[in-house]
Amino acid sequence: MARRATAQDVADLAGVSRSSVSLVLNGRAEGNISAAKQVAIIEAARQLSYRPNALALSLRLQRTHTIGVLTWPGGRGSPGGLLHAAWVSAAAAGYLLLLMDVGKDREHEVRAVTTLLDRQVDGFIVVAPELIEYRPLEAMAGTPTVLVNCVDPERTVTSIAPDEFEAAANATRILIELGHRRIGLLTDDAGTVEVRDRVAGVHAELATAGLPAPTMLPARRDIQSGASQTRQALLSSEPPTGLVCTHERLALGAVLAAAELGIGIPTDLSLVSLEDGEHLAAELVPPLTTVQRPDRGMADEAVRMLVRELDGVTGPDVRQLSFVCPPRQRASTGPVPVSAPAGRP
Amino acid sequence: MARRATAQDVADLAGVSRSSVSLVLNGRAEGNISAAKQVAIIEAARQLSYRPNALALSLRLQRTHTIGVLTWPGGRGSPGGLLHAAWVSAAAAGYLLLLMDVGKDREHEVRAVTTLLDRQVDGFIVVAPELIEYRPLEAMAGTPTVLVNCVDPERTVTSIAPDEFEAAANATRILIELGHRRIGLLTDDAGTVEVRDRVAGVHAELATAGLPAPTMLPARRDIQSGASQTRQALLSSEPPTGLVCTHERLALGAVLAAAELGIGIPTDLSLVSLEDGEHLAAELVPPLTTVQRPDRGMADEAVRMLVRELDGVTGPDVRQLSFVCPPRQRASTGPVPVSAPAGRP
DNA sequence: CTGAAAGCGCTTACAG
DNA sequence: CTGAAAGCGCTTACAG
Repeated sequence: MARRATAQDVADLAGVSRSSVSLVLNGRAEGNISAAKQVAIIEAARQLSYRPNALALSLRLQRTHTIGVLTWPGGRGSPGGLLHAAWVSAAAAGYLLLLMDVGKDREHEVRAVTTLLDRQVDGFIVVAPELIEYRPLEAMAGTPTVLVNCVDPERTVTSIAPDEFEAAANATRILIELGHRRIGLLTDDAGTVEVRDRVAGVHAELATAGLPAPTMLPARRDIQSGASQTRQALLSSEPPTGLVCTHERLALGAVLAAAELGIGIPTDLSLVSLEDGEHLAAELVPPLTTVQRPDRGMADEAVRMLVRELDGVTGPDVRQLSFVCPPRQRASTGPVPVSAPAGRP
Repeated sequence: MARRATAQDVADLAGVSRSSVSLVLNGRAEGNISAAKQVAIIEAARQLSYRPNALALSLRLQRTHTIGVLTWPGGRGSPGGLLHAAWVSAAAAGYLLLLMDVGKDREHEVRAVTTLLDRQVDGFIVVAPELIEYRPLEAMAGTPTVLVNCVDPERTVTSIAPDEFEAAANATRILIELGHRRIGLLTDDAGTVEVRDRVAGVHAELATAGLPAPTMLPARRDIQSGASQTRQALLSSEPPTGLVCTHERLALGAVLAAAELGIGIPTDLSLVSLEDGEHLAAELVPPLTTVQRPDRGMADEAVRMLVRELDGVTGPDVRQLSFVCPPRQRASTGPVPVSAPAGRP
């Protein structure tokens, strides 16, 4: 491993001083360095494959072009897609991500932030696998921060999150417009804001349409639980003709249960799911009609806002951005079956 | 945002020189600094919440304690689990990961490596979402490197990969020992080493047992394709009683197809899948018997080997490590159904 | 037009 | 026992 060439090496080879090398390589040669020397320097740099040491640069310029990312593995919905999107936008803006995979407990988080601060990150992005409330640590206070898929209840920092309420309402509307009246809500039973907003959205949309509240099918966020709740509902005296699922895994469980019972989708049962980054819905049999989470858009915007502040384009302006979740028609929804058992008990 | 305190600030507050601060804070005070000054320094550091600037440290010590990670989003099987495991081990060893999400094409990769080298990473880890052949770039040559879930055909660098052949053989053996004779192989039709090794493993195990080659069900690596291939096989005149699936999504497709057709698992059909980090198999209905990919173990070992070399404990020793994939009995496998149609055409 | 100097924040010999 | 100096690799005023 040949030692990396330094600016000094280039200067020596070109027969000039380090300062000249720096000026030329940074495009500030005009009216400062003679044409001949410029050529010599550029040639020497090329020959030595010179690249500036980013560490030294960061120390000198007091900017690392590094964004510290705080994230944690999801209960299920992993932040994978969001993280990838964030990485792409950051890289495009000349920033790298230093990832800290903090666990559930708060102590690790303090340590992670401290480590990141020691490394002089320019800013923070917090990426949650599912929408939650998140209070930034005190230690982050002096450093520009953007939250993604989580919100600060105190609103002291900028956050970017999907409009879960509207997403759920959109999903519900799809069923309503198709004529469905008996609608089930297969939902994660966790008490997070995410679930709360989604449930509220479904209820609100139904109420607006003058329809009764949905049949609640509370489940743990896993396939089996989704299947068993759906099975039970489908076997009841008055089964739903339309089902809203709050998470992809639950929807998968529902599909499984329907298949077992010989209940056709969408012929006998229409199904809409919210997407949570698991990339299951689009591939299912049949492909599921969903409301999508705009991962790319959210991550893009987060990086854009942060970088804008870091580059001094704007001062700090704290706001709470709500992203719309677009519906995505696929094959799991259709009109209410004429044969639908309409009997009342 | 109060400026971070530097060693100079601590020295000033304690009324000593920067050198003394450094010595005391690095535990080299013995016989060098008087007890009184030690106390003063420690107290001053505490009071100012002093933490050394990692950038300056890295520049001075010529070690960044940073590992550059090259990865890319999987076709399907994401490297998520491997990455998380690697992060945990690295953090435990005092290293941070600088992640580069290189895309499919090689040009981005060169850029990623260059950027990482500019940032003076101490070493590289390459994490592939699925087992492939990977040739390290020339630029990486001088820097310690470990490959995870990929192998260098030239064997110039250490690699850690699952033994896919054995994994597939293990999966097959489970079915054989249960008495299955008509075995199907639902496989990704990609031409990667991963698929090749798995197919070979199944064939070899069957041959060893004196059984005929498996019925091949080639599919694209998605749920739908898995379902349709399985449906077709199940509807054939001589359907398999046991099915080996090379990927979780395919297995999910198979489960879906079986459910549709009213074919019970494991009563009518036994199913074994290889796991690829999607975390679907364990949750399915029924939970699938699988052969697991030892993500934790591989990532651990990769970091351990790399750090050992970086810390100078061992010289560079290049080897190709093959990890065993342990079988995991769950509920999708059982004895051959007595009612199995045994007719020959 | 060009080079010497200062300084980003640290540690490690090296004088005293 | 303690402080001044050198140096990691860079850039940016500042003399000449």
